[in-house]
Amino acid sequence: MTGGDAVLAISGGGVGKAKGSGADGEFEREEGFSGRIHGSIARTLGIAIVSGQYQPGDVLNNEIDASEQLHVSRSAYREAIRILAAKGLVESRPKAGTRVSARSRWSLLDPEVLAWFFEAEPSEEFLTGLHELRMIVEPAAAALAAERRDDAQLERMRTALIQMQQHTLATEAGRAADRDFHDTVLEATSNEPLRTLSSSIGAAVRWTTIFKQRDRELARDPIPDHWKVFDAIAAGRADQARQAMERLVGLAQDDTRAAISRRSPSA
Amino acid sequence: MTGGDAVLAISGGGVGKAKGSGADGEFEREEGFSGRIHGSIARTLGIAIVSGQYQPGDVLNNEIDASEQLHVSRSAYREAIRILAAKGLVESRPKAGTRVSARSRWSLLDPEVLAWFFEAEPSEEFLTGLHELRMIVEPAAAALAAERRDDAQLERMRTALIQMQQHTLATEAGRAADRDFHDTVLEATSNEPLRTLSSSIGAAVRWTTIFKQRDRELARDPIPDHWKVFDAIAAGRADQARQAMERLVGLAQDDTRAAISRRSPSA
DNA sequence: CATTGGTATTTAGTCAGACAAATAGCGATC
DNA sequence: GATCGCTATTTGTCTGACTAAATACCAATG
Repeated sequence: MTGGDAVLAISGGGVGKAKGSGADGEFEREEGFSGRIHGSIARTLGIAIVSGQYQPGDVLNNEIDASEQLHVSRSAYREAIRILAAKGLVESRPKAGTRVSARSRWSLLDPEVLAWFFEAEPSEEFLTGLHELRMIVEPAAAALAAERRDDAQLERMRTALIQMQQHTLATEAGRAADRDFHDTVLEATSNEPLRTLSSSIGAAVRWTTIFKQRDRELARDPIPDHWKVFDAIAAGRADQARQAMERLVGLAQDDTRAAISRRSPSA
Repeated sequence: MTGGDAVLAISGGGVGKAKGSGADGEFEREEGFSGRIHGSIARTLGIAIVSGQYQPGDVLNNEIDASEQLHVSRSAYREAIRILAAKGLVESRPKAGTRVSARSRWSLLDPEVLAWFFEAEPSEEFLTGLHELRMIVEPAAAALAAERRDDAQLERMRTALIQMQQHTLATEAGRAADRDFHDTVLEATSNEPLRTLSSSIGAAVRWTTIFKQRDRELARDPIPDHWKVFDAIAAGRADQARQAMERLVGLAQDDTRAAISRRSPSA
């Protein structure tokens, strides 16, 4: 390797600054590489953006410098930028350069963006927002699922719950079953736009259980509540399903909140 | 081996012969948008995919042929593919080619994907799904907004409604004000993930009004209902805001449904 | 005959360097 | 002080070559 090189400096947010400034970072493309170069570059930059390392409005280095510093070709770098642009994280225009977009333009519910968010530990605020979304969407989805589910979906939910209580949430298999249950509920709404939210819901579910695992004291057995949701959906009782899911998600929300405030007892 | 037929998608001898059929069919790129080539290619292919012209599982022509047929360089075509892949519409692997992903992977709530959906007239089913999502999200958002809105947001809602009744929904300015109102409600929830849904909500709003405009008989003045939502939010009455929004969205849903069934009196 | 292993082929992936187009910013002009 | 036009910078596009990975094929093997 050619000696340590300053990488990924961004020019000042303000204008008129010449390049200057030895802003520097250290870059290594080792961990979590995703095979294709454009993918891993997108991931690296994406994480840097959502973690706040680059702020909205910041201008990235021009393509030639950036690709050089990352030791990749300009075309690979450009494809990475196209990926980020497609997810609303950056915008590029000739002469103006590529700049980080306003947060309101980010596709926060995109699976990859979400994964990048969770790469670094997500902020409490973000987690709260995700849980609120869950609290809004899932009970309504359960109600719709009660009216529309077919037998196959019902069967999938049942086996998911059985798997879940066999493996418990301490194992990855158990957590996968948990996510599978919630995902199937979404699917059973027969509403495609709604189902798109499964990745976001899944992320919230995953982090709920992670917090719970960290903080065993809070561990409350969620299996019975899951079965109540299932029973209501199986019986076709929309309102009952809504309420059961409301309770289920509400308890998860409480647990997560408690775990968070215990970790950082602020405010 | 499921579904044996490997379909070659892009023009040439296959399915869509919308464009010039000859190998050298010179067709000019659609005008009026997206000066960047990779953007317009992504849009063209994206529309072809979401409109069902290419089915999930279909394999696109290889990059060399495809880029030749579109009269663009391979790099431009590849950047377009990266965009589509970022939105979950396609997946590409060496030797296997680039194929259309399963619908469940599509980012249906992505603003661009949504726009592509609406480029061709969207299916009734899809529209229904979007409205259901609206019915789930917006009342809850209104309730949160009632508790969290700040004065500036309130002011923005007020001016939006004033603009709306000045210009009426017959003008683009009026419709923009309508969308602005709903968007500000989302923003006032102080929930970033929730706000991300504004593009989807906005799309549903836009099409509701479009249908209404087509079918003047159904025209029902939505302004008073909007003011009721506003008043509840201004007063900080969460439950009242939820109910008012519920009614507002419900009426819009009814109108759209009526207009649709009038257009295509099926079922 | 089935299985295995290597090899050819196909395709996306990556790279390099050149040129074109667009525009932000600045200086000249009125 | 406002407007206009120039220019330097940056992204956008193109070309053509090479690399790497995944599949299909075929031959050798048990």
